[in-house]
Amino acid sequence: MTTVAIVDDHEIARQGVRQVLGQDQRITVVGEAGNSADGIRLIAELEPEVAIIDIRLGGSSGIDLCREIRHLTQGTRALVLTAYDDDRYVAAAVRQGAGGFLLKGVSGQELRQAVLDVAQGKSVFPPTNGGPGPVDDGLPRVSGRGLTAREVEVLRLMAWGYRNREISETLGVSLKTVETHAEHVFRKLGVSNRTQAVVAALREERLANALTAGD
Amino acid sequence: MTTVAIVDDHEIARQGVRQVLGQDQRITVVGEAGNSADGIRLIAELEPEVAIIDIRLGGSSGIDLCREIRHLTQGTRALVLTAYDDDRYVAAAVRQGAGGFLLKGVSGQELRQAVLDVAQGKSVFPPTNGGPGPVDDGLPRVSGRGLTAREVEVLRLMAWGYRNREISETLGVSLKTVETHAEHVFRKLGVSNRTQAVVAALREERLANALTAGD
DNA sequence: GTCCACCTAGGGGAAAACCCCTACACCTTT
DNA sequence: AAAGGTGTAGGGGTTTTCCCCTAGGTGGAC
Repeated sequence: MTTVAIVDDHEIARQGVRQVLGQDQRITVVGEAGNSADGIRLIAELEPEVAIIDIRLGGSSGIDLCREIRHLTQGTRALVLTAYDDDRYVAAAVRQGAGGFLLKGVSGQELRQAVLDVAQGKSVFPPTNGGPGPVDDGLPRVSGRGLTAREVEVLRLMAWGYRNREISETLGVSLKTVETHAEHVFRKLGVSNRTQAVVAALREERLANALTAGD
Repeated sequence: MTTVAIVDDHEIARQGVRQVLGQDQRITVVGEAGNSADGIRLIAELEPEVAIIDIRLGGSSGIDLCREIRHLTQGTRALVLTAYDDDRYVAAAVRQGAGGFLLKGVSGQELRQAVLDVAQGKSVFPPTNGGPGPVDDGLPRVSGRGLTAREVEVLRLMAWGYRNREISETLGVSLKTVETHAEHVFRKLGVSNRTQAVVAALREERLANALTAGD
């Protein structure tokens, strides 16, 4: 019997997932949560085999929750289920240790199979997302899943709308150095331009505090 | 007994709605469809009292379906249920004769009540949607002069990290047109690049919702 | 000591963004 | 009819970003 927890801020979505999973006798939904904090408590307590997580959790990010889960329990694997058809999220999810990534447009059958697969240790990343290359190869725990201090600093200044020249003057380094940091940030976040990087960072609340603070 | 049809291209969403509505004895789901064409046939045949319709129906628009419904039957009223918190959708839905507009973030209770209300001829448009004023109040410098509908649209796509070329393809206009809109956005917001514009817009609650609405 | 991550910095080229300009076809309002 | 706002589109230029390289210095880890 595969145990599952559902974390989604939409009651309707939770009900839908619960209903779909209920159609397979091998799957039991042991709990559900509507936000990140409840999700953490739920998963820590019940340690389900699979945690189905929406990327958007009413302000906070399901991606962050993936990371929390990895630090929280041994047995629980995250299955990101979201409406965002975006490779950037796939990349981010993989880096945070997710075991799978599905769009909400999947069929019930696909979802059920994905849950069973993830519970067995398989990784589920449909070819429509990410493709075979960058997603499921060595990345998981090898390379830097986080940004370095300097990279975060550059990203924060990006989020203020600074251009690279201004960032370099602020930090007292050369333009080329900032460009290098920026490249690394983009690559680590799985994005292709600074606006995506800033939005991704804001969404993951990595920069939310820095932005609202009087810095 | 209130009869309901569900039109949504996501099976999971349909299951969720079905489940939520099933908790009220006064409501019966008489059918569901995964696309616009099936939805039309379904509604023409069964003439449910309420048709719950997602705005995005895999290519076609739920708004169009609202119009079809009005021409198709007498008794059926449309209840638009979507993740897009966008005044333009509300306005479009109203114009096409929808009886209600709800975000997918609503509680099951709210959804059930909305279905019953719409079936009784009431209109359900929560105050969180349809409020006046575009990107108008909230921040001191950013607001003031309002953006046009098209400019907001461009800004929203910017906030998704789209480049101008991608925006032009999405909107079906030329690159030059997008550049023009972008210039106007920057000038109106008092910023000098797209990252500043996006960050400023994100701090306006309205656009933040549009951004995170992804279903 | 060696390895590795990090910060630094540059070369170079392609692409994109930025910012001025004009222009015209629609609208609605006056 | 005239005026103003909006959406469309192009010309033409500068600036900035993006993305591929290489590479030296440092400090911690094995």
